[in-house]
Formats: sequence, C-alpha cells, structure tokens
Amino acid sequence: MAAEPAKQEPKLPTTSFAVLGLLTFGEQSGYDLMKFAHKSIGYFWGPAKSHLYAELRRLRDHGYALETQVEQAQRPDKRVYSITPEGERALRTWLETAEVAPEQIKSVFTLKVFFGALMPRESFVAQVKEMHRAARAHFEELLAIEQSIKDQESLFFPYLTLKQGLAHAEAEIRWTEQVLEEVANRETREHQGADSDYQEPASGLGTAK
Amino acid sequence: MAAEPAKQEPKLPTTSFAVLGLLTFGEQSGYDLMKFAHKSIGYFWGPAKSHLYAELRRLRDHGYALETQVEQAQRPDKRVYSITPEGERALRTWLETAEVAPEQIKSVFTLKVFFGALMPRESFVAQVKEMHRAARAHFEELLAIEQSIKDQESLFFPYLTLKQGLAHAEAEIRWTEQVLEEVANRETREHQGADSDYQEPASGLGTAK
DNA sequence: TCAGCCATGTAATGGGTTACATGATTGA
DNA sequence: TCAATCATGTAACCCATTACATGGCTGA
Repeated sequence: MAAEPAKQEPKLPTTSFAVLGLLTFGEQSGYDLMKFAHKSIGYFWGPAKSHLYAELRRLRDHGYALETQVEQAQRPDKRVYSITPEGERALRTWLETAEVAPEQIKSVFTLKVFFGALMPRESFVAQVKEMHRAARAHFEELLAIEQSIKDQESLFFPYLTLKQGLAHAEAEIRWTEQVLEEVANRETREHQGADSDYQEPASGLGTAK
Repeated sequence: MAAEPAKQEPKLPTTSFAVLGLLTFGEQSGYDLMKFAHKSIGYFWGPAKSHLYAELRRLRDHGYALETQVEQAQRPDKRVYSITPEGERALRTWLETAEVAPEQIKSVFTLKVFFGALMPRESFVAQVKEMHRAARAHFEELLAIEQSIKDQESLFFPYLTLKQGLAHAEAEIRWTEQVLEEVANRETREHQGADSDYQEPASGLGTAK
C-alpha cells in the first residue's frame, strides 16, 4: 500500500500531447494547426477537425495553452493558441515518462487476409494487388518528401519519423509480393494434388434473394 | 441524385466481422472466443472482454449468430454462439466489398520521436533502445509461432498474417537501429561544429516546484 | 488455503468520427 | 458564377476501454 503521490498532472490522452507538441513550433489557430498536423504528424496521427478544436479548448482550460482572440477585417476572426510554460513542462514530462510499447498495427486488410479462405481466389488476389499498388504509391510519396527535407537540420526528428514510414511501406510492399507468390505456389500444389480449399458458400441455405 | 440502393445490410463496424469470422472456425462461447481471439487475430486486433460479449449479442440480434444456452453441472452455464447462413453471407459480402486502404500506423512512440528535439539526448536514446529491444523480442516471439504453424495447410492464411507481423517487426528493428546511428552521427557533427540543438526548458519560468 | 480458471456481464467514461451549420472573401 | 479557402464550431453517435461485480470449481 504505497502512498499515492499527489496527482499534480491531470491525465490527458496522447492526442492532447500531440497538439501541445505542434504548438511548440509556434502559435497557431485551429485552422492552421489542422493543415500543419496533416502534413507533419498526419502520417501516423490524424484527428478530426472538431476534435482538434475541442482539444485546444481543453488545453486552454488546463492552462497549457493560451488563447488569444484575433480580429481580422477581411477574414473571419480567429483564435490563436500558444503553448504556456506549464504546457511545455507537461509535454516534456510526458515525453520522458510515458512508457512506450510496440503497438500492434490494427489493420482491416490483415483481418481480411486472415479470413482469406472465405474469399474466392481472384477476389483475394485482386485485393492484395491493390494493397501492393497502394503501398508502392505511398512509398513514392514519402520518398519525394524525404528529398525535400533530408538536408534541413531543423527537421531532423520529423525526418526520422519519415524514415519509419519508409521502412514500413517497404515492409508492406515486400510482404504483399510474398503473399502473391505464396498463393501462386499453393495454387500449383493444388492443381497437382488436392482440391482448392476455397469454401464455397453452402448452397440452398439462407438464399433469401 | 442517384437512387439509393435498398439498404439490406446493416452497417456494422469491422469488429463485428472480426468476431463473425472467428465463428467460422466453429461454435464457441464468449469466454472461449476471447482466448481464441487473443492468440489468433490478437496480433492486429484486440477488443476488450466486455466489448466482445456485447458484440456477440449484437450479432445474435442481427440474426448473424445463433445463441444457445448450455447448462453445465460443474461449471457456470454458458452461451455458445454459432454463425448462421445469413451471418456467413454478410461476412463474405464484407470480405469482398469493404474497400481496403493502407492504414497508417498510429504510434505513440513515433509521435515522441517527432518531438524528439524536446527530449534530453540520453532519454531519447534510452527510449529508442527500449523499442529496439521490444521489437526484437516481438520478432523472436513471432518466429517461434511461425515454426509451429508453417506446415499446417489449414493455417495458410493465418500464416500469411504472421508473415506480415514478421515483416513489420523487422522493419521496426532496422529503423530503430538506423535512428541510433543517425543520432550518433549527428552528435559527432555537433561536437565539431555548432552546439547541440536540444532546447533546454526555459529556466525560471513556471517552476512551481 | 489460495491463486487461477471458468463464465458472464453492467456501468461509467471518454475518445473520436461524421454530419450539420454558417458565412464572407478570393481567384479561376 | 462557382468552387475553394478561411474560420469556427455544435450535435449526435458509437466504438472501445476500464473498473466493478459475482461465485463456484480445480489444482498446487
């Protein structure tokens, strides 16, 4: 029964710290932040617009961000947020203390592959090919970004996350290729020996239409 | 204004189809399913216990699963669920029609790396090393599973998802190694030229403690 | 005797998405 | 003139997690 340490820091979700982190790049409005988030951490974290605005209000209420009304003549008024010293302290604490664990990739596609036996072979292959194509496109996209930022010292850490994206995209490309190969090999085996194991839907059952 | 096609299928979340898919392996109780899910699709999808039970009830209400009360003498009574023909049809439809897109890896660790400039260098390196260690452990774990299932034809598709896990774990291992290298190189550059760019917290500001 | 398995859930909370709403300005 | 940009939000919904609750049986 160890004594609970005084809970000074309110427990906030990861999203809060993501926004707080973006504010360290300078004060911004919700609208600006949305765009900024999209092309920075957007590759591994992407909240909805309404969520972001709500998050900013929460950070303000916690004293982690300062909200300033800015009236504009030609454009709609806006609220600009900047990180406060308390906010920065909270962010640094989070960065150092929040434990990191390798999180599983949560993927609909992987789920489909797992249940692949229930799919007609052509459909399965078509979807894998589509993923392969998408992964390649994604890889190319990241490569282009890499070229544009790789020499900017100030973007060293963002650059590292980009490298992760590249590594994962590469893994995905190779894996999908491997899947296509393995399926083709299996097809061959089947034609020589046993029947395809694709389970046709039970006919005459539940055919309402 | 194209005519909306008759909505025959209620739109269910991915989780429902995951459970439905597991039921194709045979009828099971919620309790059994939980264990089964954990060691099968658990590597890329893992719902909470209470969520799973709720999901089963929903599938039952939709006519996608059949619930059977099983009274037991020595153990608590249980409810066993089996997939219905309608359930299987819905599952197959989902497998073929639900569009697949490469989903981003949503990772707290990546977020931390992005904001790495705000961390003291040793802390950053320690966390990367910890991730490297964890990724290696994960890789080994998957390797062991691979050995045990690679020759079972009935587990061909699950085997493919395992391969994905291996591919991603490998990517993570290589990436973390790369990060350590790049950081070390950078350190060297800094010692020769400019100062470290680690931004010390502003002193004297908000130091409540 | 005591942890751990078997077996099922409720309640509360909150994280996050989608849809809806508004309205002026600017450039093609 | 028409779409896009700037700018902010509310409302509704629901997916999902965590904590809580119960209680008998089994094996170390």
